[in-house]
Amino acid sequence: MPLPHPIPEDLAELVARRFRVLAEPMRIRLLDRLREGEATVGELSDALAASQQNASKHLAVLADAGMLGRRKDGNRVYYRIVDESVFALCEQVCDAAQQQLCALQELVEGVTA
Amino acid sequence: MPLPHPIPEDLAELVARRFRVLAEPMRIRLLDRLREGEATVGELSDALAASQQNASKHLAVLADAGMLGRRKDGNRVYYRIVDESVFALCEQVCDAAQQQLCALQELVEGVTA
DNA sequence: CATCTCCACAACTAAAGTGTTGTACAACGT
DNA sequence: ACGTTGTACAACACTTTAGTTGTGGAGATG
Repeated sequence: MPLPHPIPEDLAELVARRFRVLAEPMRIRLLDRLREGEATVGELSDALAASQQNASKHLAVLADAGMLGRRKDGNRVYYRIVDESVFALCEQVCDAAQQQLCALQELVEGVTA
Repeated sequence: MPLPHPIPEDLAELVARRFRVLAEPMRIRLLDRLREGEATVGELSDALAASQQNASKHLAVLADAGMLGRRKDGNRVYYRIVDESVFALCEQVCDAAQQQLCALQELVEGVTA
């Protein structure tokens, strides 16, 4: 689906807001950990060496953005990924970063050669 | 290219930092405007109703991230897109947002029906 | 040379976000 | 019934960031 051009201000804000959700390392790591399947807040905060409160807050952000789902089971709350598309985004970002690194390396080689 | 799992903290930070660059409406709009081709700081700040200084700062952020290129011609500085992949990212984000809206709409229809 | 235009840097203010601490509440086990 | 566990909320300090204002410097123009 092509983007409209010029992009309306509202849409620009919407897009930016979505990017902002992914603009925190802890949230990236939470998403990554959830690729293994749903997990509780405690499991996640343990796995990432984060405080329970901090993990909970970040999970809430991801859930509010519609990327995660919540499921309460007794005392615990299980979070799971509901928007698998975020991983495609992350991979694209990684690819772009890697391409940049390669370009830099070529430059360095060009200088030192 | 598949992402490593578990993701190293360093990579998580790198990815997050890259998302952060796109997490501002003004920068999204600057990128969008540059789809028409390279433009000077003045042209861009005029087109987006931004101050010259503000546009300049955001352009510097985008250029530092390797998304834009700079070209000086006499008195003016032309910026251009060098990393076309950012638009694929934006489109994916738009798609995800739209899918969410659709899901919400279906929910609403389900309630009101 | 004088002046004007275009751009970037620096300092400042205001706002937003992150992580911590303390706490409240619900569900579980004994 | 009581203490414990698991989660979320609120208040706080701290950091980061956006936007403005003021300014300096490079290049054009007269």
